[in-house]
Amino acid sequence: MEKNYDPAAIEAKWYKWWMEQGLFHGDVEQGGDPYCVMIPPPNVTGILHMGHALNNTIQDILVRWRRMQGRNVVWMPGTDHAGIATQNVVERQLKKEGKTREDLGRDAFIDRVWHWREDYGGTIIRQLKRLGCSCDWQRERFTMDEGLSRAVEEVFVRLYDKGLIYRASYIINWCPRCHTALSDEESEHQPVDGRLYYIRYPVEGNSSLEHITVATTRPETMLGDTAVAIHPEDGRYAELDTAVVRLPILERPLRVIKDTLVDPEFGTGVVKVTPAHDPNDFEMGQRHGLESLNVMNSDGTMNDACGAYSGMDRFECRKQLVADLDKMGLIERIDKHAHAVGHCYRCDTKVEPRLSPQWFVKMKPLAEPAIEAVRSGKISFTPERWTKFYLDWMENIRDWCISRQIWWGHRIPVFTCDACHHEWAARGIPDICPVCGSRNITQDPDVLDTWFSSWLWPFTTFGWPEDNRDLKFYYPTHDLVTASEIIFFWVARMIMAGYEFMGDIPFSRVYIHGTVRDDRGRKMSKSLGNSIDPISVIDKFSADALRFSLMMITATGQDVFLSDDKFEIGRNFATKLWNAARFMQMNAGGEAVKCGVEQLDPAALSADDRQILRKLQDAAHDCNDYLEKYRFNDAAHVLYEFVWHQYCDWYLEYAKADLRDGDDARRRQILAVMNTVFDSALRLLHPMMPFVTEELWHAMGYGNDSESIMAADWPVPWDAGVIKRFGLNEAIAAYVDGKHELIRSGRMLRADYGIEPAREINYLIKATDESTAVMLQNDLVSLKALLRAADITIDHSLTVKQAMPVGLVKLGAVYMPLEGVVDAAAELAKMQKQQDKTSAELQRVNAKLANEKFTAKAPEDVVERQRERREELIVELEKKQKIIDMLKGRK
RNA sequence: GGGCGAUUAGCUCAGUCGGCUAGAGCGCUACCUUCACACGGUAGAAGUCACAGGUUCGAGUCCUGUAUCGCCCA
Repeated sequence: MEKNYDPAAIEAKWYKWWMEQGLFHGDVEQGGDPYCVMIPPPNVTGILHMGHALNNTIQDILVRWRRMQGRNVVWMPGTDHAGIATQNVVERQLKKEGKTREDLGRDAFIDRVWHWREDYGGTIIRQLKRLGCSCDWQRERFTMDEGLSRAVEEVFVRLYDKGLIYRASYIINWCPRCHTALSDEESEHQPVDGRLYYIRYPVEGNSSLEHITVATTRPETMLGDTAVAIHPEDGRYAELDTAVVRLPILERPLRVIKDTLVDPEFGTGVVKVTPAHDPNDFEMGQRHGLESLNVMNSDGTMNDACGAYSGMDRFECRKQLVADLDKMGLIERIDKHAHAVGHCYRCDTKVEPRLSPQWFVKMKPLAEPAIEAVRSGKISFTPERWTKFYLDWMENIRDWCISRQIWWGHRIPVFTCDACHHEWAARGIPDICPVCGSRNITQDPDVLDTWFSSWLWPFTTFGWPEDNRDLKFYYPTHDLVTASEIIFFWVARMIMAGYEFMGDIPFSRVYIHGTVRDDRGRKMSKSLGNSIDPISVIDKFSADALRFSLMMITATGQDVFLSDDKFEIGRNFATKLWNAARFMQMNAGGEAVKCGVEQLDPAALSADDRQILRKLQDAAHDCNDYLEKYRFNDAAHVLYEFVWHQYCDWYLEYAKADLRDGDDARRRQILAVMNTVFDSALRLLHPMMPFVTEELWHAMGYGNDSESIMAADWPVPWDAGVIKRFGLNEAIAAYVDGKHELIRSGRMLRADYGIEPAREINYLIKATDESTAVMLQNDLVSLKALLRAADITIDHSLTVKQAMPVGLVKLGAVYMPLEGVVDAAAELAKMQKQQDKTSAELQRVNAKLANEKFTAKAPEDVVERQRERREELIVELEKKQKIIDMLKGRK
């Protein structure tokens, strides 16, 4: 093995090999117990960011783990066509050529998008491969594929015929830059430091008021006002009942209406009503029969209804209009006002509420079974708190605006007969009107929201509406892994679609992970320039390092705060593994690797051998248990602790003496233990660190050349019979842990007295009892090595008469008999301090046990533990007292 | 305005059913180029568990309130 681990070459090598071996593919033919995960299809224009890295690492861990457990696994990959985003990208490209999409025409433009997709659309897929994702790439799907497109059409027609899709004029979120409607979910509310403008509207008629003041955050919309409104119980404006209010500048008379929607506490209690540009105003307009006056063009400029302001951009108009009103003395005041404004989730432009005819899906009937599925526990969320979040949204669900005024996407399959005006939804392109037979028919120009295809992803990717074996076998899928932002967009809608079209849930478990943030807690974004590119992390640290580091620092469902140096955790750990493997190879003496239970001889196992095997069982159990609970960081911590601190720090260090000085039988046995443990550790780590584990598994010879660790068995704790036969019990683990404490204590004495690390000294150990002394005597060789001792005397009846540095541990007392070095006063002070601490604790324990309420009410095992603790403390105090007496006597 | 989450070592975070003598990684201090590894080893220092009440034999953990920060929805 090379001295240094070179991840770049190794990672590329194994990924290619896994693909060639077809190890990612799952098939009905293989039979068994299916396990299926649907990738949240990334946007085809997308490039991998840390959110994707986290999301897909988690999925890959689940999928690799289940595969090793022997499940028949499919991880379905693919991308969505991202209607608005992709169209934006291609339009920008055209703009550079001085062209617009209208110049090309619809068909040529769509061709152009397909070409763009051919050339650039695979970026994120390639990046997922660098991450190590074991997706079933043979099955890769795209939402604009022929099959998925046919499914979208089918779904639309079914919902249309059921009356669940309708067209209506409503206030929708309009993006003036993307030139299209957006669903409520696509309009992201962001806090804006805005202004609240108090504007005077002149009052005419028999009122004593000259004017009333309305407060608004969007003064430019006043050009479309058709009324002012007050709360019906607001007595302050009674005089307005018989008055006429006149709109400044345009001089339009406005009705005064009374509506409970008005908040008397906000502003002046009088609001302007613009039914065509505000959802609340629209509602009031409907109730009071107001005219809806649209004052903007689709690009956010003011339209012809705006007099002198026609043609101005909405924000320019705002400025000019306020200046003009001010000159006329109609601005009462302008307050600072922080409020939330919708922004386009694709281009961040301020969304304009706009009255416009669009297609909607009626959601209430679809939501009912989807609510029930989660209530009844057929689908569960992890962490559990998202259940409520989901249910709240579902119970107050609003209709879904699905039409988009763009060209790239699934065109709405609604046709109108020019002759008889019959309207219908059709599969394929009809030739004639089914009512009058006319050939003059027109298709709706709009396309569907991209999510209208994504919500079908769990079954259309398996070929729905065709009935097939894959669909039957793998559906419903199992785990869905995503971020909370996507619950409304996607998760909820998939559940609804699952019931509507498959009659069953699409997945049984939804795991919601946190958001990746920078080290100051801000979301990573291009505009802030604070994103960390996962690919550059892979280049610098390796994919394994990226994956493992993310798992180490990401608590279940909590947000992750990242900075570049965090990835050192995974890199250092991979290096540690690499070096542990090198160490074993160097000591193997070229012998064939032997590992597994059958290589171990119960009679030849030392205490340390049995302890590390015992800890391996615990690690395997805990790791599996945590994965079952989606506690990835706990699983990572268990493996990190086991490999680094148990195996490398203690076991390999212990093994050195035997490897050097032991006879052949002992050497073979210790190598068998090391390999058994390391092989299992690699397999346990494989889901998190697929590359380095595969490399080392081969380098160590744990599998033959044609085998992959990917397909190796997932380690499970050995059965009770084996555990018993090898004596892998708590007592042995406790003894070795105690020995570690003793060694640390001995080393501490060296450090306290500044003994150079290389200097070999003597120790005296007074063991707690005879059997401990015997066990320690058996471990003398390694004890000497680990303490760098020339000689160690072990005796349970030892009496020390001379003052010397001492450490007290569970297994006994460790003395460092060095001529002339002891500082008796310092030793005494040290002992006294420890003594005080111990007796203080004993007092606490005694107080607890003296408390009758405690002994009566606390569970028996808790009380028992306190009793044991008391006994321990008493013994400890006695030991310390003896040493103190001895130190005092010698002073 | 409504909802959710967070507040634990200098930093980033764990702490599951209330039993804790509160842990990890990084950083820090001292020593060490020792024959797997300086991306390392050995030893060490470091905490009013945000605050105030309450429940309980017992609270980092449960309840109420307050403060600060963040997110989602209006």
